[in-house]
Amino acid sequence: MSTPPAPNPSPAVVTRFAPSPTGYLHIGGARTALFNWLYAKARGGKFLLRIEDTDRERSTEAAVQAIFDGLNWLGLEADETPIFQFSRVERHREVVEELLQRGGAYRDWMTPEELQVERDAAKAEGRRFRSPWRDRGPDEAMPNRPYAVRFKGPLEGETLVDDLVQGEVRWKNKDLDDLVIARSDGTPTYNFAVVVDDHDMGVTHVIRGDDHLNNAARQSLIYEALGWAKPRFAHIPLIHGPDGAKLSKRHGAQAVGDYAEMGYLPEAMRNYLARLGWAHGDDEIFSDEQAIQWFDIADVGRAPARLDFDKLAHVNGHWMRLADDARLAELTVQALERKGAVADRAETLDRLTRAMPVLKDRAKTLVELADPAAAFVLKQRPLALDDKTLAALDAETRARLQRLLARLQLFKSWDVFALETELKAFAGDEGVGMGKIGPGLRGALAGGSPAPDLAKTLAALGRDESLGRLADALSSDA
RNA sequence: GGUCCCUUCGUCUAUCGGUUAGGACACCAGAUUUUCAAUCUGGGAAGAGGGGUUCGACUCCCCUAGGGACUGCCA
Repeated sequence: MSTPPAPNPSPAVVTRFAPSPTGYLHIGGARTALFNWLYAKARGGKFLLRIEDTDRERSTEAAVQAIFDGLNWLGLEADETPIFQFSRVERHREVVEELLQRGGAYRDWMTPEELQVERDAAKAEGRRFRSPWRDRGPDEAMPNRPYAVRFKGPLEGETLVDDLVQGEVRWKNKDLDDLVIARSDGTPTYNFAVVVDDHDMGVTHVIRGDDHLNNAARQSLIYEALGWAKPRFAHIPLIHGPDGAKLSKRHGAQAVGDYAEMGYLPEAMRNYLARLGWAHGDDEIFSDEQAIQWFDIADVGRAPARLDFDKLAHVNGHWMRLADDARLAELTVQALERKGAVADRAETLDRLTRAMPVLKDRAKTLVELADPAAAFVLKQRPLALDDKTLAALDAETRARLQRLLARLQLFKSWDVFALETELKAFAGDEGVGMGKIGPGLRGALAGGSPAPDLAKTLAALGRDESLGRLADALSSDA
């Protein structure tokens, strides 16, 4: 028998993110963590982290670190020290005993072979598998032989999960199996440990992937058998790849670390990920503060969303333009360093910082910023001039640029606006259009690399470097 | 096979019975132009199919089709 979830006795919201440390932090998991974090913040509650490491075979130290690193990068910090599930096995065993005593569970001595046979038979008959030990008396127990403990679920009635995202979902209890809650080695299984831990941690809202929706029914039954108040459940859809299939290796980037490496900013990832499957009217670009103010788990959609890298890049571009120049310069140096493209760190940082106001409008990711956008800034004098530039630098143009050089050497204010005015004035004095000046000057300053408007390029390079490059080009052989 | 979930432009979504079905990304065109971007303006683009309910369905119900999850002594 199931009753609707009891109203929460405690008004304070407690959410948790509970990944198992068997690999990197998946981008889908990151979004789950984000929703938990947002909901907790939105309600003035707490966001907790629990590492589900009860599978000793597959859990690794490196994976634990990857989860911490990923969440840290994303800026999703837990409000309390993370809990390792395995450290709570004693407590889990204790609750298993309690459930056994309450008659809510039973010992099962089936061998793997027997299990296989029974399960196949049940499947063939279209019914749920039930262990024969469910109905055997204590006199049939097999002392000195290891046993698993199974939950003794009701055979009749139905279980209702009033999900915050999926709505009311019902199961007939006869369709729910008696899941193993303790393995024959005494360790607890996931579905049981989760219930005990969520209860003990005071979790009020379980927000997780909808691959757990079926588990919610079984967990719900366990809560009832234990006489515990249930949390509210919210099962959010999984993220799919651009082709609509479940995110997998062939889609490439799955780990949040991949996104950091691709040059996305954490604030952009939060914005994009929040918007994936959730909306607040027509708002597309929003700050953390706005997201927290607007977020409600009930507004999350029920259909799986596909990852769209174009849109991610667009959102990232917005946040790059808003980001601090020194920070972007530092991150760009790091991106360059990963490619082994930094000789003099201090100088590179210095050049990038000065050019950043101009550069950041031109790139959508840090990687783009590092490579095409900033390439002209990082070149060393004297620049190698490409054929196109050489062709533009005919005798007439050289003479003209020589006059420009002389004029700029006397020019005081080296900011974009003033430089732009000065260039136009020069063109006017020369009695020619910018078309007669641009190509040669651009080539001299950028050496054939793509670069911004001329005034911006001059500003980005700085006075000394600009004049030096121009002088270099004019003294080069034709 | 069984149980459960999902289905609005190519993509992310708004709409919560009455709208010319809105926005964003992407795309196309134009503007700008000294390169490449960026930016601005405009444009094309959607309710899976079939039944109901209703004066009126994208919105509610049913069926079908198509996706997906689970069906472990994994989590």
